[in-house]
Amino acid sequence: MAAESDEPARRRLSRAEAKARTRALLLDAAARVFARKGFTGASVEEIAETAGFSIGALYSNFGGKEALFLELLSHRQTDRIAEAAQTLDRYEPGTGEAAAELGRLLLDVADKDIDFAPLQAEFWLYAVRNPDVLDAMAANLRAPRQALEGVISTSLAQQGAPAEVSAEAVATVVAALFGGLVRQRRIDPASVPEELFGQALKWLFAGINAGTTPAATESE
Amino acid sequence: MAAESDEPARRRLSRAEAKARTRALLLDAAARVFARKGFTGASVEEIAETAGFSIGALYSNFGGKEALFLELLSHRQTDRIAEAAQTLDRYEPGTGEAAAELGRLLLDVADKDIDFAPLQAEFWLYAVRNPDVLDAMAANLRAPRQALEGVISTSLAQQGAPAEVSAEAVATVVAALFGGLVRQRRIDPASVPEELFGQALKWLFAGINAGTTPAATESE
DNA sequence: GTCTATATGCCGATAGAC
DNA sequence: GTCTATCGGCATATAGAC
Repeated sequence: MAAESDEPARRRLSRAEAKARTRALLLDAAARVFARKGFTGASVEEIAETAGFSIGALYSNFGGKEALFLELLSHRQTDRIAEAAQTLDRYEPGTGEAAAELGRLLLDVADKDIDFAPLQAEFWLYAVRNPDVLDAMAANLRAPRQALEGVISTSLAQQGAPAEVSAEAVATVVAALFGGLVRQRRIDPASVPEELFGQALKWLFAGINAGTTPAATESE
Repeated sequence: MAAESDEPARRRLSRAEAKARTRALLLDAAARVFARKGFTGASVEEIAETAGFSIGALYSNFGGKEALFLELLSHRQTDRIAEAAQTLDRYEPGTGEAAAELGRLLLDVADKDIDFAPLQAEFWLYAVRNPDVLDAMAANLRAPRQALEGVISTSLAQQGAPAEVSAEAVATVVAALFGGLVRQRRIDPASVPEELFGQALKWLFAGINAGTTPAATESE
């Protein structure tokens, strides 16, 4: 009673802050449960319990299971690709330092953040099966991809790469390779050693700078 | 009655052949439904109906939904990676012909065989979530990967690549890139043009042959 | 705003007819 | 060997107490 009327927005939590906290906890729990059980396999009961709330609280804060999932898909695309972009920005692509850092990042995503890749796969499957959200998914992937494109673009210029090499194309290749290697490492870790991602990027950038194209007939 | 006792195994279908045909039809239907609805989302009723049979026929031929799925996961891994290996075997990697053929293959898998990538994603998710089948999944991926490794190995030797370049590593990179690009194309087709896969392989092989490594300090 | 209790529907699996 | 009918269980979503 005492701390109710004289402290308008601080002192413990305001009602709005409490609600925001509940929402955040539910979103965290949802991310974990969706990653572990899949969208269809996850139950709202387990999500609510994991967050420490009841089913009623979930429905009070979100429209339902699908709304919760779509909120994650749209606003929780932290995408570790952005981290790769930052790493490539700090170190020069094609160097040993960048390769070592990217290897660390790959292991981090594949081995430590065990919910990341499965949740991403769930997002992808949902988008492929529901054309309505396909655009949202594409938009979410575009942001980190452009960050990657930016650092690659300046790097290509510095290294004197042929002008017709598109930074967007290289960024797409790097991102696809990253995702593919993360997934392969989850299935067969021995086949994807720590250095592989960095090594592949060394090859890639060396090949780009090696000339317009190895078969110099007139391919493009 | 007439065609029963005097034609032991031909004339229409024998009982064993009929059963084999039912199994095959159920497996085909299961692959489609699992790809479109996911493992949890798919119902045995829809699978049976898609195949043109009843729920009872499904249970008579398979242990249940999970057994059906695991049979697909283990024996239906046609894996288009093997096709990529064949293509690289016919044409020289790094050439324009190989690049064109691989571009065609990528579009074929991504655009035409619309159930392939989602089903593969379902397999991957199931394996990641069920450690018991993780080994089976790894084994299935290993076969086509080794086919790819074989053609890459001879190709590297012909092109005079540094001896310390591991064909297994290159094969893993190629396979991961292929899978990653297929997925990206399903989300944002414009970002993955037909030539991209072949172009990336040209860069990759050019980089491998460019020397031990661009940063020739003493990285490996 | 959060909880408990419940209504309604669907799914996997089985039993028994043919 | 295949089909129809059904049982038991669990999930989503809601209604009403606090």
